[in-house]
Amino acid sequence: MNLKELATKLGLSPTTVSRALNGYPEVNAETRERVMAAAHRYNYAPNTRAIRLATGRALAVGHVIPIMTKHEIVNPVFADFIGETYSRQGYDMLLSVVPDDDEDRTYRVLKSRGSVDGVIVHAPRLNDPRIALLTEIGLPFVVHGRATGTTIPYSWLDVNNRRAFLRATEFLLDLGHTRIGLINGLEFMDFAIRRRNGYLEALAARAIAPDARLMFSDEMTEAAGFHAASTMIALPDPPTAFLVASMISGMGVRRAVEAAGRVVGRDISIIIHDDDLSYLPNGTDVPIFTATRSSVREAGRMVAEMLLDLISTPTPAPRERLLEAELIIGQSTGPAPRAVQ
Amino acid sequence: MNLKELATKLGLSPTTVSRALNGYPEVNAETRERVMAAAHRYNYAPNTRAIRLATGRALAVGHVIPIMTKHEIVNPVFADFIGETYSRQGYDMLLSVVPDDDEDRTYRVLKSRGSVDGVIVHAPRLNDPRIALLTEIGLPFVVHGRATGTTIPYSWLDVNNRRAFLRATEFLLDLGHTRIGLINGLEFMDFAIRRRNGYLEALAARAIAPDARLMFSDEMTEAAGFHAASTMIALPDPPTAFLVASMISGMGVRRAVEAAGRVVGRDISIIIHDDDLSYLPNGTDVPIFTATRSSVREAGRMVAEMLLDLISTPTPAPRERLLEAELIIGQSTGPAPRAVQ
DNA sequence: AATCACTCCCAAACCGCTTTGGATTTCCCA
DNA sequence: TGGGAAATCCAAAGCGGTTTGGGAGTGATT
Repeated sequence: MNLKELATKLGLSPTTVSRALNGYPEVNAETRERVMAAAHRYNYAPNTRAIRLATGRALAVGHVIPIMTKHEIVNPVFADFIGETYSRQGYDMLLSVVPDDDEDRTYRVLKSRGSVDGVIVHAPRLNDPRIALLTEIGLPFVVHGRATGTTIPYSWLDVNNRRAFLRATEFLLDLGHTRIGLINGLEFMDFAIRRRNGYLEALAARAIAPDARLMFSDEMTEAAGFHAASTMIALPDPPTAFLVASMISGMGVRRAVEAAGRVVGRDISIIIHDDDLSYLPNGTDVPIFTATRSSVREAGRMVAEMLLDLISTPTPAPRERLLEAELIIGQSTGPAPRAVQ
Repeated sequence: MNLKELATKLGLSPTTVSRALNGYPEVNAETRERVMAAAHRYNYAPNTRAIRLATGRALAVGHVIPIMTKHEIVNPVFADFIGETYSRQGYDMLLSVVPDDDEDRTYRVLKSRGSVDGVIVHAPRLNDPRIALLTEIGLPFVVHGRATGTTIPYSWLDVNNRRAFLRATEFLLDLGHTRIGLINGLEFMDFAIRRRNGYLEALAARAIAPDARLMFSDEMTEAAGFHAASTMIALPDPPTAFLVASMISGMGVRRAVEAAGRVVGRDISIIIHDDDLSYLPNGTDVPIFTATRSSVREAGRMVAEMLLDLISTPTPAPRERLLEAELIIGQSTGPAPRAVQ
């Protein structure tokens, strides 16, 4: 059943039926009722392909998931990212996974084929070239995160990663820890840079000199967390606490602590960053790890709304939004052990 | 730059240009060259919206990620699922996350609006109603997994979960373990049912009676794994080995073992199922966990190909494909301890 | 009664491509 | 040398909606 058939059945022109269904004012209320009823009765659903062509809009937003050619790891956070925000407004969500050396082409094609009305930029890096590119080709976008080093204005939503790790470090310092290991994500990722800055800032505020041997940067996997923590624990002057970039790394860190015969939360404290992913909950009742927490799900909803807003506004001014992370106390932290101190 | 403009610039009709670009035979080789060159030079990319409308194809496949209203957990495996299979053939990948009580409508709308040419069915359940629905509305689909209880023929690709867990159980039995705890996923999920069957079959073959207290079924989270393992370890006659549904649950199980002051691989063995997700590698050089392994990435690629094949074939016969899991020996298993035996 | 402003509806153009049904030219062979 | 096949190309008709530019009817205003 298409528009024309429905119109014929109603004895109306396609024009009127289209207007009736789309809420235009120049149609009699009574007629509109009739049309609506018939549409419902015949189970009429407009063909999206036709709408897209006629309106020149794609009614879709793209999520381009970069995959680092060097580190073949897919960032899975977007799995929780997809809400009903899009579908509620009639938008589709398009996914493409692209090697980072081919991003340029991907975005250009997305634009010139008219596949999407806008994109979400995931996993921004230091001086991320995508921001200039997208601005240049005129494809609306919102960055989930920020890109240090970029000068052009752009829309973004980010967690205050610096302050989150600043607070976490302060919390550990307050507990008496002075040797705190940082097990960070890859430090060409923007969030990782900011987290390190927060960590360093907190140390500096207490006049504690940073120790390069206590700062690791790697993929956020269990094995990498294990390796980093094991290495640091083996130092002559090992840390009494770890600040860890993710839930999964944190599990590796815990394994390292236990493998060394130490007890988490008593001998060695751990704070992780928790994205509050649905499939990776930090405990059910009481948190397993003390954590800086910020819901990716929430952020995803907001970013999606920002983008749709940007797309529908004729002259979009960049929108910016900084979320604060909570500091959640769990079972993995405690006062610095006397003996070590 | 669109087709018409390009045609004008070349002094040709849109018809010819279209045919030249799409490889139709009724165009002079020389002309084709010229057209190709010009298309490249002017950076021409055909408007997908127009193609879709003209051809009546959506050039897109849908992935509907069910979200259980009772358990709000998004299955993140599809993150690794998305390959270049689609883009190579000019297809887009559409994602929708849908509460399971609204699936019916979602698929119907997908069909009637013509948003997709086919769908991948994720996370099939016992007697999954989606298979009958999709067959009825005539939307091509391939199931990633299988749905026990369904009688109509349909296309699927699955891992031999039964045999994987059968072999894993046998392996533990061979090591002398006789009390083996099963920490399974939710048992309305098809794969979980099959895994339990494999486990039971192996026990039966050695005339070991299953013990209900050694069989848990829950969400595959760290906390659930921890809880299940802790409970079993506290039994008067605790298991000496665990068979665990996932990497993440496995981490919870390990935490439980260590919290009980036992050593993994010496006092208590653990075998997990490893989907070989890029963001959740089971160690780097040597596997952390002994595991039944089967790459979701690989499976995803194959399922995608099956679906595209199904879409392009006029009279599709159901395709079926069963993959075997490898049994990977890692550091988490060892002979059953004498004392307990 | 003529003018004007609304209200409500429609015909037709358009979005940018594919595809059908020729038309024209060239080639080959009887 | 004429006629049919083959090779090339084109005009025009869709695909299924939206949107522009009226047109007819109704009431109120002058």
